[in-house]
Amino acid sequence: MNSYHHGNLKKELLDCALKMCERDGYTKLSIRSLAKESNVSQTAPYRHFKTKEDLYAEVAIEGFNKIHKAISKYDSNDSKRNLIDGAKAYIKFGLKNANTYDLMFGTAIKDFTKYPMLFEAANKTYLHIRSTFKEFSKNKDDLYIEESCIDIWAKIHGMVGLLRKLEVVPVKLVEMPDTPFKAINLISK
Amino acid sequence: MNSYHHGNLKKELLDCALKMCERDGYTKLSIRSLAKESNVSQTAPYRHFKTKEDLYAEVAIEGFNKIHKAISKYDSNDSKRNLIDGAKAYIKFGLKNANTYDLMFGTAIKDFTKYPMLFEAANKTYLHIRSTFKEFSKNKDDLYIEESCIDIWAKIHGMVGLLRKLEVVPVKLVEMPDTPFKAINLISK
DNA sequence: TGTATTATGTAAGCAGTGTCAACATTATTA
DNA sequence: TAATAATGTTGACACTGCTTACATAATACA
Repeated sequence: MNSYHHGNLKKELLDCALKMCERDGYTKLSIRSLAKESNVSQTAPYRHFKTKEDLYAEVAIEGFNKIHKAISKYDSNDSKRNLIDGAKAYIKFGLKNANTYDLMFGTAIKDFTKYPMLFEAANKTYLHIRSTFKEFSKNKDDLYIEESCIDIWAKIHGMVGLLRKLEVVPVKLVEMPDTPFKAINLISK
Repeated sequence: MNSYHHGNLKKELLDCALKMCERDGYTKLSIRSLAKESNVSQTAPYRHFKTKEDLYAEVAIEGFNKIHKAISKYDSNDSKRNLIDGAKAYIKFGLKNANTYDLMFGTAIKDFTKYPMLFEAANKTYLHIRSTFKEFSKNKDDLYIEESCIDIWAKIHGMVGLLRKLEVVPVKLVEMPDTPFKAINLISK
């Protein structure tokens, strides 16, 4: 372990980036500020992230892993409860980790398909929603399942967006009681 | 009309900004590049937009005005049709004017409430959705209407986000035939 | 074990950015 | 008509992404 070679810089940079992103928002997360906060030279991060977008992508992957973990917690025998609790956890994550969520779904990363790992992480989240819904649904037709899940995801995802941007939403929705809003009620219909 | 004083620089800058935003995305829209493309000095825009965010806000307002116009076109006697066609027009706008839509709902503008005109423009869009839905809905209870409309908006808004970011969505959904997807079908249920 | 190669760090610098202060020119108004 | 406000330009500062050239350490292999 020498002082010139760091040893595990990439992981440390990524951890630091996640922290900075949540603290200041991803727009304030610059490669230079990241380097500074990690006490390395300005160009050191470029050995591990070729471009700023690459850095964004890796942070976003972490975000998807976290959201997947958050919704996977609910795996009881009551598939309806799992769906509702999962949706609530998802929205909660989106509101709490607003900056990371922006990175995951915003335009900072222009071409999603350029990052297979990111796509995979996002898809893992979707597949979990799908399998949970399939367990719940009486209709097991694949196309029906697929379309329903896209609807569900769109609704939850859109709700996160609206809840954060606009103020048309009554406060009680933000507090998310047991039947938080029709968006989620509809899922269990 | 002199060559030093431009005459109507603000409008010209805004038009140019809209064009640039759609062409290159809002991340490429810098005050300096805007000035260059408008053939004025680098700091001239600052007489009309105090900060870059102020410029963003004005572009976003234009966006909301446009989307409002797009969905207001459908005002037949068939309120169900109006809802469906409006939703489709909304999604179409979001997909076609992706970059402006990002500005409207993304994080480029940090504090929505800082721009009353922007908030008003966004709200006008929402109010249109609400009045259209109220016409359609048998249940005229205000809270029910409000909650339903937030659900609807969330779903449509979320669908725009997913359609653009991910590829889990079957192509036929993108093409939006008459019954584009369950998201919209659910509205008219 | 010694050396060539690769991996990972630094330094210096370019072009572009948001924003400010100081100044120039024109429009407005008392 | 003269003062003032509005609107334009110039120059500068600190910051950014990224590249090129160089320094050092880890590793592969003869």
